[in-house]
Amino acid sequence: MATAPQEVCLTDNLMHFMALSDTDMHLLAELEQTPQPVSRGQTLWKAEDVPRTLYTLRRGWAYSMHRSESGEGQVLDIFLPGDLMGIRELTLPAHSTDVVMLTSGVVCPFPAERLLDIFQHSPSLTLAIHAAAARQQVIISKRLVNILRHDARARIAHFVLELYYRLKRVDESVHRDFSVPLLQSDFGKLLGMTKVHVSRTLGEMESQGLLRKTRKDIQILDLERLLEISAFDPMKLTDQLNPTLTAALFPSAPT
Amino acid sequence: MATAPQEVCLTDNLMHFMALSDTDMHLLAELEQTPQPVSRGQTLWKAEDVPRTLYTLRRGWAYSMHRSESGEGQVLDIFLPGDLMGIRELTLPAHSTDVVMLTSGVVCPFPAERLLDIFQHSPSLTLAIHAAAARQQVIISKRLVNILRHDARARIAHFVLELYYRLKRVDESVHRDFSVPLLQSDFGKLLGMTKVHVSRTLGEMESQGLLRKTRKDIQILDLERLLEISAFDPMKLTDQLNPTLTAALFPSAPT
DNA sequence: ATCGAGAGATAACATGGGTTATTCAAGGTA
DNA sequence: TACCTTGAATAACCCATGTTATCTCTCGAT
Repeated sequence: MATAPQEVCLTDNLMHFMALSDTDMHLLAELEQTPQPVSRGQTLWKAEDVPRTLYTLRRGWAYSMHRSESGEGQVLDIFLPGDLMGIRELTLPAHSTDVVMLTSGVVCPFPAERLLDIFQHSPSLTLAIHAAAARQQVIISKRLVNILRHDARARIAHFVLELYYRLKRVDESVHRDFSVPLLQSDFGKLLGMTKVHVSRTLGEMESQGLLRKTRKDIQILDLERLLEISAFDPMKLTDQLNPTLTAALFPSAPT
Repeated sequence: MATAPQEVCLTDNLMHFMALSDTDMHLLAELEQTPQPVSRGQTLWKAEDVPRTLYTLRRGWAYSMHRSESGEGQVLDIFLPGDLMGIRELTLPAHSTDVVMLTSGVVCPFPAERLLDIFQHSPSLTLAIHAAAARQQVIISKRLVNILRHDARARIAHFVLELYYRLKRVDESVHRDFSVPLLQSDFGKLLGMTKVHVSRTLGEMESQGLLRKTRKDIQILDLERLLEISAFDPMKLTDQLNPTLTAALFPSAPT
């Protein structure tokens, strides 16, 4: 077990799928000039707020949740270190979810207008940010497809693999036993089932030798079978940019 | 009944939430220079294809669907006239869904690199395109939240309202009785239920005076109650741009 | 008109997951 | 240490939805 959660910045994230020029790195670094510690449970924004500030998440986990009048809420996003938070709602007149820290951590807030500067000064960085936003959407779309077609066990398998591969992407040291600050009830809010059924299903999955979730972490016991029952697509490919665009962006560079 | 589906172009769509300069309109018009008729059932792209071409949909409906080895597929997007198709996967190395015409119609294909030109020449249009992409994602996120928390009846209510408001946005003439080229099985693939249960539930909803779906169209019988049971958010607000950004973009203009 | 294929309706039955309640375990606090 | 709060496990029961199988209707093709 034991992941060493060193800090991850947005640059680390974007560099995964795109080469950045020095100018671009400099522009990005400006966004992350004001790291700010945040505590577990702290709210970064609430539904109905006008989006004014974007955040990069350097350390810790956060989630976004849609709260319904009828009491309970549904979780939409899980944000991990390196993620850019708020890009989806940047152009909307109001947020529709609350965003709350799941752990203590460090975020870098910056004003939304700053992105307009980037749009003006760097087409390649514009593309990189669009690519980051698209990848967040892909995660949600895959979760939707997964939920549309699978039962409780496969939903959990899929989501655990989502976390595993996303974490490994930004932190090579992540092991098959990794720390996860999510409760069973959070799983329920993410996957559309009650916490009672999450508990039942986790028990079943452990007895089947698939995975083990404790209060603080998750152990993947049988990666092969989890991939199989969830039909998870490891999306290694997602870490590459569309080659057509690469060619257009860097006409001189080799493919 | 009787909607008169005149053609809708991307400009009509983007203008809904953002003022466009003459230069911007000119750039957009260039994208739509090559209208091309397409027939019902025609495939625009398939999963695994490398994204090279984007399409604007000027007339007709299309859908994107994730096909699983195990036979059936799940529908992710419904595209309506005025929509930009392919923006989500623009930066990805491969498509993950098929896109197929639900009706005959007209599309305007243009090469993906063309968007890079736009990123270079017009920050405001860049923002508009980002806004359009974000709005498509909002639609999917709302559908996910809806599916996470609601039963079959509310899922159908929510989806019908989604269609109703999206259609009305681009075509004022849309009435509470509007044409919908979707089968009951399509509803199932969109909402995560079997066509048998869709049929049962539609029957129930008709007998409750909520709505009536025939082979070709849908009649909304009780808008109020549909809004209530689905907790649908009419997202009129979505047609406005974030005022913070508007102020930054057009510092001289009045709010 | 006739025919056939695909869409929708319906019914009987099976089951996954929701509901409610209770007990148990763990961690934080005085 | 003892206490208290919160999360997890478990059980009994019930209902919404899935499954399978006909049957009927509509519409397009000949």
